[in-house]
Amino acid sequence: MHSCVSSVPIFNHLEKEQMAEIMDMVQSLIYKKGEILYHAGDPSDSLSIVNKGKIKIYRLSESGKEQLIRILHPGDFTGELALFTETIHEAYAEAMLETHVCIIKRADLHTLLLRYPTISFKILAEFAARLEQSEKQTTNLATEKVEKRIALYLIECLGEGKDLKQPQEIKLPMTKKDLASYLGTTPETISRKLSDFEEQGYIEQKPQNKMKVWGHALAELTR
Amino acid sequence: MHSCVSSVPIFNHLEKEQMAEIMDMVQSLIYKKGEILYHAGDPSDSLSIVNKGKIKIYRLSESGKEQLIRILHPGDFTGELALFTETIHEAYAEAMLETHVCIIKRADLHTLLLRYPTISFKILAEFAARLEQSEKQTTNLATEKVEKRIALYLIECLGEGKDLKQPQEIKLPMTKKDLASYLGTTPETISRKLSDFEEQGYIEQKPQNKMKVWGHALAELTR
DNA sequence: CGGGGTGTTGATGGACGTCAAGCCGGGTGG
DNA sequence: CCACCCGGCTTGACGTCCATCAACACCCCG
Repeated sequence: MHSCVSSVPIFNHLEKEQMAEIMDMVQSLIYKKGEILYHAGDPSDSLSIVNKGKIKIYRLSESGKEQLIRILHPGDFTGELALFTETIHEAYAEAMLETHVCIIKRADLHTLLLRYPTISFKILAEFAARLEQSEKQTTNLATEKVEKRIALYLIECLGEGKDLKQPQEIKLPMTKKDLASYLGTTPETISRKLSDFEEQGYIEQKPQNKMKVWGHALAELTR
Repeated sequence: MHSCVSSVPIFNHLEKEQMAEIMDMVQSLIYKKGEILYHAGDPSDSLSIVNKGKIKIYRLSESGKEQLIRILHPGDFTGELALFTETIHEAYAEAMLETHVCIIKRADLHTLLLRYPTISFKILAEFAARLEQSEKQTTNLATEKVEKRIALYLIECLGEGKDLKQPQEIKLPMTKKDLASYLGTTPETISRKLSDFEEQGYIEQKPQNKMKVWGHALAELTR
Protein backbone atom coordinates (compact mmCIF):
# COMPACT_ATOMS: atom_id res chain seq x y z
CA MET A 1 0.00 0.00 0.00
CA HIS A 2 0.92 3.63 -0.42
CA SER A 3 3.20 2.45 -3.14
CA CYS A 4 2.70 5.77 -4.81
CA VAL A 5 5.32 7.40 -2.63
CA SER A 6 8.22 5.39 -3.92
CA SER A 7 7.21 5.70 -7.54
CA VAL A 8 6.63 9.42 -7.58
CA PRO A 9 9.19 11.73 -9.18
CA ILE A 10 9.11 14.27 -6.39
CA PHE A 11 10.07 11.69 -3.77
CA ASN A 12 11.99 8.95 -5.49
CA HIS A 13 15.39 10.48 -4.81
CA LEU A 14 15.02 10.01 -1.07
CA GLU A 15 16.35 7.26 1.20
CA LYS A 16 14.22 4.38 2.36
CA GLU A 17 13.77 5.60 5.94
CA GLN A 18 12.67 8.98 4.70
CA MET A 19 10.12 7.42 2.43
CA ALA A 20 8.76 5.45 5.31
CA GLU A 21 8.31 8.70 7.18
CA ILE A 22 6.42 10.17 4.27
CA MET A 23 4.17 7.17 3.93
CA ASP A 24 2.89 7.82 7.43
CA MET A 25 1.64 11.21 6.35
CA VAL A 26 -0.03 9.96 3.25
CA GLN A 27 -3.61 8.94 2.82
CA SER A 28 -4.96 6.79 0.02
CA LEU A 29 -8.19 7.39 -1.88
CA ILE A 30 -10.06 5.88 -4.80
CA TYR A 31 -12.33 7.84 -7.11
CA LYS A 32 -14.77 6.31 -9.53
CA LYS A 33 -15.14 7.39 -13.13
CA GLY A 34 -16.76 10.81 -13.32
CA GLU A 35 -16.19 11.65 -9.67
CA ILE A 36 -15.04 15.16 -8.89
CA LEU A 37 -11.90 15.59 -6.76
CA TYR A 38 -12.48 19.29 -6.29
CA HIS A 39 -14.58 22.17 -7.62
CA ALA A 40 -13.57 25.68 -8.41
CA GLY A 41 -14.18 27.46 -5.13
CA ASP A 42 -13.13 24.62 -2.89
CA PRO A 43 -10.49 25.52 -0.36
CA SER A 44 -7.29 23.79 -1.28
CA ASP A 45 -5.54 22.09 1.57
CA SER A 46 -3.85 19.06 0.14
CA LEU A 47 -1.67 17.74 -2.60
CA SER A 48 -3.00 14.80 -4.60
CA ILE A 49 -0.70 12.40 -6.38
CA VAL A 50 -2.11 10.11 -9.04
CA ASN A 51 -1.18 6.50 -8.53
CA LYS A 52 -3.32 4.79 -11.11
CA GLY A 53 -5.90 6.10 -13.56
CA LYS A 54 -6.40 9.49 -15.20
CA ILE A 55 -7.68 12.84 -14.02
CA LYS A 56 -8.73 15.76 -16.13
CA ILE A 57 -8.26 19.32 -14.97
CA TYR A 58 -10.48 21.94 -16.54
CA ARG A 59 -11.76 25.45 -16.02
CA LEU A 60 -14.98 27.20 -16.73
CA SER A 61 -14.63 30.45 -18.61
CA GLU A 62 -16.54 33.60 -17.71
CA SER A 63 -19.17 32.58 -20.21
CA GLY A 64 -19.47 29.07 -18.85
CA LYS A 65 -17.55 27.12 -21.47
CA GLU A 66 -15.41 24.23 -20.34
CA GLN A 67 -11.72 24.46 -21.10
CA LEU A 68 -9.48 21.45 -20.66
CA ILE A 69 -6.17 22.39 -19.05
CA ARG A 70 -4.33 19.16 -18.58
CA ILE A 71 -4.68 15.43 -18.02
CA LEU A 72 -2.91 13.86 -15.06
CA HIS A 73 -1.36 10.44 -15.42
CA PRO A 74 0.19 8.24 -12.75
CA GLY A 75 3.05 10.12 -11.07
CA ASP A 76 1.54 13.55 -11.72
CA PHE A 77 0.19 15.68 -8.91
CA THR A 78 -2.27 18.50 -8.44
CA GLY A 79 -3.37 20.90 -5.78
CA GLU A 80 -0.50 23.21 -6.64
CA LEU A 81 -2.34 26.39 -7.39
CA ALA A 82 -3.82 27.04 -4.03
CA LEU A 83 -1.45 25.00 -1.91
CA PHE A 84 1.08 27.74 -1.58
CA THR A 85 -1.08 30.82 -1.90
CA GLU A 86 -3.85 30.44 0.67
CA THR A 87 -6.51 30.81 -1.96
CA ILE A 88 -9.18 28.60 -3.40
CA HIS A 89 -9.19 26.33 -6.42
CA GLU A 90 -10.06 27.98 -9.69
CA ALA A 91 -10.18 24.76 -11.64
CA TYR A 92 -12.08 21.49 -11.56
CA ALA A 93 -10.59 18.01 -11.28
CA GLU A 94 -12.50 14.97 -12.44
CA ALA A 95 -11.55 11.29 -12.59
CA MET A 96 -11.76 10.01 -16.18
CA LEU A 97 -11.85 6.41 -14.97
CA GLU A 98 -11.32 4.62 -11.68
CA THR A 99 -8.37 6.43 -10.18
CA HIS A 100 -6.20 5.88 -7.12
CA VAL A 101 -4.60 8.91 -5.51
CA CYS A 102 -2.41 9.60 -2.50
CA ILE A 103 -3.04 12.71 -0.50
CA ILE A 104 -0.78 14.80 1.68
CA LYS A 105 -2.16 17.58 3.83
CA ARG A 106 -0.76 21.04 3.32
CA ALA A 107 0.63 21.20 6.87
CA ASP A 108 2.40 17.87 6.46
CA LEU A 109 3.80 18.91 3.15
CA HIS A 110 5.24 22.08 4.65
CA THR A 111 6.92 20.04 7.35
CA LEU A 112 8.41 17.80 4.71
CA LEU A 113 9.67 20.65 2.59
CA LEU A 114 11.39 22.23 5.57
CA ARG A 115 13.06 18.98 6.52
CA TYR A 116 14.02 17.87 3.00
CA PRO A 117 14.64 20.91 0.85
CA THR A 118 15.47 18.77 -2.14
CA ILE A 119 11.79 17.95 -2.47
CA SER A 120 11.21 21.63 -3.11
CA PHE A 121 13.59 21.43 -6.03
CA LYS A 122 11.55 18.69 -7.57
CA ILE A 123 8.35 20.63 -7.18
CA LEU A 124 9.95 23.81 -8.44
CA ALA A 125 11.17 21.97 -11.51
CA GLU A 126 7.71 20.58 -12.09
CA PHE A 127 6.09 24.00 -11.72
CA ALA A 128 8.63 25.56 -14.06
CA ALA A 129 7.89 22.90 -16.66
CA ARG A 130 4.16 23.42 -16.35
CA LEU A 131 4.53 27.15 -16.59
CA GLU A 132 6.60 26.69 -19.69
CA GLN A 133 3.95 24.41 -21.14
CA SER A 134 1.12 26.72 -20.23
CA GLU A 135 2.80 29.74 -21.76
CA LYS A 136 3.49 27.84 -24.92
CA GLN A 137 -0.15 26.87 -25.09
CA THR A 138 -1.13 30.50 -24.56
CA THR A 139 1.14 31.57 -27.39
CA ASN A 140 -0.27 28.95 -29.71
CA LEU A 141 -3.81 29.98 -28.96
CA ALA A 142 -2.95 33.64 -29.39
CA THR A 143 -1.04 33.40 -32.64
CA GLU A 144 -1.75 30.22 -34.58
CA LYS A 145 -4.75 29.15 -36.61
CA VAL A 146 -6.68 26.07 -35.65
CA GLU A 147 -5.18 23.90 -38.34
CA LYS A 148 -1.67 24.55 -37.11
CA ARG A 149 -2.62 24.05 -33.48
CA ILE A 150 -3.99 20.64 -34.35
CA ALA A 151 -0.94 19.74 -36.38
CA LEU A 152 1.36 20.82 -33.54
CA TYR A 153 -0.65 18.76 -31.11
CA LEU A 154 -0.40 15.63 -33.24
CA ILE A 155 3.33 16.08 -33.59
CA GLU A 156 3.59 16.44 -29.83
CA CYS A 157 1.72 13.15 -29.52
CA LEU A 158 4.40 11.42 -31.55
CA GLY A 159 6.84 12.01 -28.75
CA GLU A 160 10.35 13.35 -28.85
CA GLY A 161 12.96 10.96 -30.04
CA LYS A 162 10.89 9.44 -32.79
CA ASP A 163 11.87 9.38 -36.41
CA LEU A 164 9.45 11.69 -38.16
CA LYS A 165 10.08 10.09 -41.53
CA GLN A 166 8.31 6.86 -40.61
CA PRO A 167 4.54 6.93 -40.26
CA GLN A 168 3.53 6.07 -36.72
CA GLU A 169 0.35 4.89 -35.15
CA ILE A 170 -0.92 6.96 -32.23
CA LYS A 171 -4.01 6.93 -30.05
CA LEU A 172 -5.43 10.22 -28.88
CA PRO A 173 -5.37 10.28 -25.08
CA MET A 174 -8.83 11.85 -24.97
CA THR A 175 -12.04 12.21 -26.92
CA LYS A 176 -12.17 14.64 -29.83
CA LYS A 177 -14.60 16.70 -27.84
CA ASP A 178 -12.02 17.12 -25.08
CA LEU A 179 -9.32 17.76 -27.63
CA ALA A 180 -11.43 20.53 -29.09
CA SER A 181 -11.79 22.06 -25.67
CA TYR A 182 -8.06 21.78 -25.06
CA LEU A 183 -7.19 23.40 -28.38
CA GLY A 184 -9.75 26.17 -28.09
CA THR A 185 -11.98 25.04 -30.92
CA THR A 186 -15.05 22.85 -31.53
CA PRO A 187 -15.53 19.14 -32.22
CA GLU A 188 -16.90 20.03 -35.66
CA THR A 189 -13.74 21.84 -36.64
CA ILE A 190 -11.51 19.05 -35.32
CA SER A 191 -13.46 16.57 -37.34
CA ARG A 192 -13.22 18.63 -40.51
CA LYS A 193 -9.54 19.41 -40.20
CA LEU A 194 -8.67 15.78 -39.57
CA SER A 195 -10.59 14.85 -42.71
CA ASP A 196 -8.60 17.47 -44.58
CA PHE A 197 -5.36 16.02 -43.23
CA GLU A 198 -6.46 12.60 -44.35
CA GLU A 199 -7.33 13.88 -47.84
CA GLN A 200 -3.90 15.45 -48.09
CA GLY A 201 -2.30 12.20 -47.05
CA TYR A 202 -0.89 13.51 -43.78
CA ILE A 203 -2.74 11.03 -41.63
CA GLU A 204 -4.92 7.96 -41.89
CA GLN A 205 -7.76 7.70 -39.40
CA LYS A 206 -8.67 4.45 -37.67
CA PRO A 207 -11.42 3.53 -35.25
CA GLN A 208 -11.23 4.46 -31.57
CA ASN A 209 -9.34 7.71 -32.01
CA LYS A 210 -6.34 5.96 -33.41
CA MET A 211 -4.56 7.15 -36.52
CA LYS A 212 -1.43 6.67 -38.52
CA VAL A 213 0.58 9.89 -38.75
CA TRP A 214 3.23 11.04 -41.21
CA GLY A 215 5.11 13.41 -38.93
CA HIS A 216 7.37 15.07 -41.46
CA ALA A 217 4.44 15.88 -43.72
CA LEU A 218 2.52 17.46 -40.84
CA ALA A 219 5.61 19.38 -39.83
CA GLU A 220 5.47 21.15 -43.20
CA LEU A 221 2.10 22.54 -42.23
CA THR A 222 3.47 24.21 -39.17
CA ARG A 223 5.69 26.59 -41.10
CA MET B 1 23.85 49.23 -3.20
CA HIS B 2 22.20 45.84 -3.80
CA SER B 3 19.22 47.30 -2.11
CA CYS B 4 17.07 44.99 -4.17
CA VAL B 5 17.70 42.11 -1.80
CA SER B 6 15.96 43.69 1.15
CA SER B 7 13.01 44.91 -0.85
CA VAL B 8 12.26 41.71 -2.70
CA PRO B 9 9.32 39.54 -1.66
CA ILE B 10 11.22 36.30 -1.84
CA PHE B 11 13.85 37.47 0.65
CA ASN B 12 12.26 40.08 2.85
CA HIS B 13 11.22 37.63 5.57
CA LEU B 14 14.84 36.82 6.42
CA GLU B 15 17.06 38.17 9.20
CA LYS B 16 19.57 40.90 8.64
CA GLU B 17 22.64 38.68 8.77
CA GLN B 18 21.12 36.32 6.26
CA MET B 19 20.43 39.16 3.90
CA ALA B 20 24.00 40.27 4.16
CA GLU B 21 25.04 36.79 3.15
CA ILE B 22 22.78 36.95 0.14
CA MET B 23 24.07 40.31 -0.91
CA ASP B 24 27.49 38.81 -1.33
CA MET B 25 26.16 36.44 -3.93
CA VAL B 26 24.32 39.08 -5.84
CA GLN B 27 25.50 41.03 -8.81
CA SER B 28 24.03 44.29 -10.02
CA LEU B 29 23.38 45.20 -13.64
CA ILE B 30 21.83 48.03 -15.60
CA TYR B 31 20.14 47.61 -18.95
CA LYS B 32 19.27 50.44 -21.30
CA LYS B 33 15.93 50.79 -23.02
CA GLY B 34 15.56 48.17 -25.71
CA GLU B 35 18.39 45.98 -24.47
CA ILE B 36 17.81 42.25 -24.44
CA LEU B 37 18.42 40.36 -21.18
CA TYR B 38 18.18 37.00 -22.85
CA HIS B 39 17.09 35.37 -26.08
CA ALA B 40 15.19 32.20 -26.62
CA GLY B 41 17.90 29.60 -26.92
CA ASP B 42 20.22 31.14 -24.32
CA PRO B 43 21.26 28.78 -21.60
CA SER B 44 19.63 29.87 -18.38
CA ASP B 45 21.95 30.03 -15.45
CA SER B 46 20.78 32.86 -13.27
CA LEU B 47 17.81 34.47 -11.61
CA SER B 48 17.21 38.16 -12.35
CA ILE B 49 15.33 40.39 -9.94
CA VAL B 50 14.02 43.73 -11.16
CA ASN B 51 15.01 46.59 -8.92
CA LYS B 52 13.91 49.55 -10.98
CA GLY B 53 12.37 49.86 -14.43
CA LYS B 54 10.28 47.47 -16.50
CA ILE B 55 11.01 44.34 -18.49
CA LYS B 56 8.82 42.68 -21.04
CA ILE B 57 8.81 38.94 -21.53
CA TYR B 58 7.63 37.65 -24.86
CA ARG B 59 7.76 34.61 -27.08
CA LEU B 60 7.93 34.04 -30.76
CA SER B 61 5.35 31.65 -32.11
CA GLU B 62 6.10 28.93 -34.64
CA SER B 63 5.14 31.35 -37.37
CA GLY B 64 7.32 34.14 -36.03
CA LYS B 65 4.71 36.34 -34.39
CA GLU B 66 5.58 38.08 -31.14
CA GLN B 67 3.44 37.25 -28.14
CA LEU B 68 3.69 39.30 -24.99
CA ILE B 69 3.64 37.07 -21.92
CA ARG B 70 4.13 39.42 -19.02
CA ILE B 71 5.67 42.67 -17.87
CA LEU B 72 8.02 42.62 -14.90
CA HIS B 73 7.95 45.46 -12.39
CA PRO B 74 10.30 46.16 -9.50
CA GLY B 75 10.28 43.18 -7.13
CA ASP B 76 9.43 40.67 -9.86
CA PHE B 77 11.92 38.08 -11.02
CA THR B 78 12.58 35.96 -14.05
CA GLY B 79 14.81 33.13 -15.12
CA GLU B 80 12.42 30.66 -13.60
CA LEU B 81 11.65 28.48 -16.56
CA ALA B 82 15.04 27.09 -17.20
CA LEU B 83 16.57 27.60 -13.77
CA PHE B 84 15.21 24.39 -12.38
CA THR B 85 14.98 22.26 -15.46
CA GLU B 86 18.43 22.36 -17.10
CA THR B 87 17.00 23.61 -20.32
CA ILE B 88 17.27 26.77 -22.36
CA HIS B 89 15.14 29.88 -22.38
CA GLU B 90 12.13 29.73 -24.67
CA ALA B 91 11.21 33.35 -24.21
CA TYR B 92 12.80 36.75 -24.72
CA ALA B 93 13.32 39.44 -22.10
CA GLU B 94 13.73 43.06 -23.09
CA ALA B 95 14.12 46.21 -21.01
CA MET B 96 11.31 48.66 -21.76
CA LEU B 97 13.28 51.54 -20.26
CA GLU B 98 16.45 51.88 -18.22
CA THR B 99 16.26 48.99 -15.81
CA HIS B 100 18.31 47.88 -12.81
CA VAL B 101 18.42 44.19 -11.99
CA CYS B 102 20.14 42.00 -9.43
CA ILE B 103 21.40 38.63 -10.52
CA ILE B 104 21.99 35.42 -8.61
CA LYS B 105 23.75 32.49 -10.23
CA ARG B 106 21.96 29.21 -10.32
CA ALA B 107 24.56 27.48 -8.16
CA ASP B 108 24.35 30.20 -5.50
CA LEU B 109 20.59 30.06 -5.55
CA HIS B 110 20.65 26.32 -4.97
CA THR B 111 22.93 26.82 -2.00
CA LEU B 112 20.56 29.39 -0.61
CA LEU B 113 17.49 27.25 -1.08
CA LEU B 114 19.13 24.35 0.73
CA ARG B 115 20.15 26.57 3.62
CA TYR B 116 16.93 28.57 3.90
CA PRO B 117 14.03 26.41 2.79
CA THR B 118 11.56 29.20 3.46
CA ILE B 119 12.83 30.96 0.35
CA SER B 120 11.56 28.00 -1.63
CA PHE B 121 8.10 28.61 -0.23
CA LYS B 122 8.16 32.13 -1.54
CA ILE B 123 9.24 31.03 -4.97
CA LEU B 124 6.74 28.20 -5.00
CA ALA B 125 3.99 30.64 -4.13
CA GLU B 126 5.08 32.96 -6.90
CA PHE B 127 5.20 30.12 -9.43
CA ALA B 128 1.78 28.91 -8.38
CA ALA B 129 0.37 32.40 -8.84
CA ARG B 130 1.92 32.73 -12.27
CA LEU B 131 0.66 29.34 -13.30
CA GLU B 132 -2.78 30.35 -12.17
CA GLN B 133 -2.54 33.56 -14.16
CA SER B 134 -1.20 31.82 -17.23
CA GLU B 135 -3.92 29.21 -17.21
CA LYS B 136 -6.57 31.85 -16.85
CA GLN B 137 -5.11 33.67 -19.82
CA THR B 138 -5.14 30.43 -21.80
CA THR B 139 -8.78 29.89 -20.97
CA ASN B 140 -9.70 33.40 -21.98
CA LEU B 141 -7.93 33.06 -25.30
CA ALA B 142 -9.49 29.68 -25.90
CA THR B 143 -13.07 30.55 -25.08
CA GLU B 144 -13.78 34.30 -25.18
CA LYS B 145 -14.21 36.66 -28.08
CA VAL B 146 -11.87 39.60 -28.49
CA GLU B 147 -14.32 42.14 -27.17
CA LYS B 148 -14.72 40.28 -23.91
CA ARG B 149 -10.99 39.73 -23.52
CA ILE B 150 -10.44 43.44 -23.82
CA ALA B 151 -13.21 44.24 -21.37
CA LEU B 152 -11.81 41.72 -18.88
CA TYR B 153 -8.38 43.22 -19.24
CA LEU B 154 -9.63 46.74 -18.55
CA ILE B 155 -11.49 45.55 -15.48
CA GLU B 156 -8.31 43.85 -14.27
CA CYS B 157 -6.53 47.19 -14.70
CA LEU B 158 -8.96 48.81 -12.31
CA GLY B 159 -7.51 46.72 -9.54
CA GLU B 160 -9.24 44.66 -6.92
CA GLY B 161 -10.78 46.58 -4.09
CA LYS B 162 -12.08 49.43 -6.18
CA ASP B 163 -15.68 50.49 -6.33
CA LEU B 164 -16.85 49.59 -9.81
CA LYS B 165 -19.71 52.04 -9.66
CA GLN B 166 -17.48 55.11 -9.87
CA PRO B 167 -15.73 55.85 -13.15
CA GLN B 168 -11.97 55.66 -12.73
CA GLU B 169 -9.06 56.95 -14.70
CA ILE B 170 -6.46 54.38 -15.69
CA LYS B 171 -3.32 54.41 -17.80
CA LEU B 172 -2.50 51.36 -19.87
CA PRO B 173 0.84 49.96 -18.71
CA MET B 174 1.88 49.33 -22.32
CA THR B 175 1.29 50.45 -25.87
CA LYS B 176 -1.82 49.28 -27.68
CA LYS B 177 0.40 47.32 -29.97
CA ASP B 178 1.74 45.35 -27.01
CA LEU B 179 -1.72 45.01 -25.58
CA ALA B 180 -2.87 43.51 -28.85
CA SER B 181 -0.04 41.02 -28.69
CA TYR B 182 -0.88 40.15 -25.09
CA LEU B 183 -4.55 39.62 -25.85
CA GLY B 184 -3.97 37.64 -29.02
CA THR B 185 -5.35 40.17 -31.46
CA THR B 186 -4.19 43.11 -33.61
CA PRO B 187 -3.74 46.83 -32.94
CA GLU B 188 -6.49 47.55 -35.47
CA THR B 189 -9.00 45.47 -33.58
CA ILE B 190 -8.02 47.02 -30.23
CA SER B 191 -8.50 50.44 -31.70
CA ARG B 192 -11.90 49.61 -33.16
CA LYS B 193 -13.21 47.90 -30.05
CA LEU B 194 -12.13 50.76 -27.81
CA SER B 195 -13.97 53.16 -30.13
CA ASP B 196 -17.03 50.95 -29.81
CA PHE B 197 -16.74 51.01 -26.03
CA GLU B 198 -16.51 54.77 -26.14
CA GLU B 199 -19.56 55.03 -28.38
CA GLN B 200 -21.48 52.87 -25.93
CA GLY B 201 -20.39 55.08 -23.06
CA TYR B 202 -18.34 52.40 -21.32
CA ILE B 203 -15.11 54.37 -21.48
CA GLU B 204 -13.78 57.76 -22.43
CA GLN B 205 -10.41 57.84 -24.14
CA LYS B 206 -7.74 60.40 -23.30
CA PRO B 207 -4.30 61.06 -24.74
CA GLN B 208 -1.30 58.89 -23.81
CA ASN B 209 -3.20 55.66 -23.40
CA LYS B 210 -5.20 57.00 -20.51
CA MET B 211 -8.93 56.55 -20.26
CA LYS B 212 -11.82 56.92 -17.89
CA VAL B 213 -13.55 53.60 -17.28
CA TRP B 214 -17.03 52.77 -16.05
CA GLY B 215 -16.28 49.37 -14.55
CA HIS B 216 -19.80 48.21 -13.82
CA ALA B 217 -20.89 48.96 -17.38
CA LEU B 218 -17.96 46.99 -18.79
CA ALA B 219 -18.71 44.17 -16.42
CA GLU B 220 -22.08 43.75 -18.13
CA LEU B 221 -20.24 42.96 -21.35
CA THR B 222 -18.45 40.06 -19.78
CA ARG B 223 -21.58 38.07 -19.22
C1' DC C 1 11.90 70.26 -38.66
C1' DG C 2 11.79 65.63 -40.31
C1' DG C 3 11.07 60.72 -39.69
C1' DG C 4 10.05 56.25 -37.58
C1' DG C 5 6.90 54.00 -34.96
C1' DT C 6 2.21 54.09 -33.06
C1' DG C 7 -2.56 54.59 -33.80
C1' DT C 8 -6.88 55.11 -36.66
C1' DT C 9 -10.14 54.09 -40.28
C1' DG C 10 -11.98 51.75 -44.33
C1' DA C 11 -12.74 47.86 -47.44
C1' DT C 12 -12.42 42.98 -48.15
C1' DG C 13 -12.16 38.08 -47.62
C1' DG C 14 -11.51 33.97 -45.22
C1' DA C 15 -11.47 31.05 -41.24
C1' DC C 16 -14.20 28.98 -38.18
C1' DG C 17 -18.17 29.00 -34.86
C1' DT C 18 -22.98 27.83 -34.80
C1' DC C 19 -27.16 25.31 -35.78
C1' DA C 20 -29.22 21.29 -37.48
C1' DA C 21 -29.70 16.57 -38.91
C1' DG C 22 -28.21 12.09 -38.95
C1' DC C 23 -24.76 8.30 -38.04
C1' DC C 24 -22.34 5.17 -35.34
C1' DG C 25 -20.56 2.52 -31.39
C1' DG C 26 -20.48 0.80 -27.04
C1' DG C 27 -22.61 0.47 -22.59
C1' DT C 28 -26.77 -0.83 -20.11
C1' DG C 29 -30.68 -3.24 -18.97
C1' DG C 30 -33.97 -6.50 -20.08
C1' DC D 1 -27.40 -12.07 -26.14
C1' DC D 2 -29.90 -8.68 -28.26
C1' DA D 3 -32.10 -4.06 -28.38
C1' DC D 4 -32.08 0.27 -27.13
C1' DC D 5 -30.31 4.69 -26.33
C1' DC D 6 -27.25 8.25 -25.23
C1' DG D 7 -23.17 10.69 -26.27
C1' DG D 8 -19.67 11.33 -29.36
C1' DC D 9 -18.76 12.13 -34.04
C1' DT D 10 -19.54 13.63 -38.90
C1' DT D 11 -21.22 16.47 -42.64
C1' DG D 12 -23.60 20.43 -44.60
C1' DA D 13 -25.27 25.24 -44.91
C1' DC D 14 -24.78 29.68 -43.18
C1' DG D 15 -23.31 33.80 -40.90
C1' DT D 16 -20.02 36.57 -38.54
C1' DC D 17 -16.05 37.90 -36.27
C1' DC D 18 -11.82 39.52 -37.04
C1' DA D 19 -7.22 39.40 -39.55
C1' DT D 20 -5.26 41.52 -43.35
C1' DC D 21 -3.89 45.15 -46.49
C1' DA D 22 -3.56 49.86 -47.42
C1' DA D 23 -3.54 54.71 -46.65
C1' DC D 24 -3.12 58.28 -43.67
C1' DA D 25 -3.07 61.01 -39.20
C1' DC D 26 -0.40 61.69 -35.07
C1' DC D 27 3.18 62.49 -31.97
C1' DC D 28 7.17 62.30 -29.65
C1' DC D 29 12.45 62.23 -30.20
C1' DG D 30 16.23 63.35 -32.11
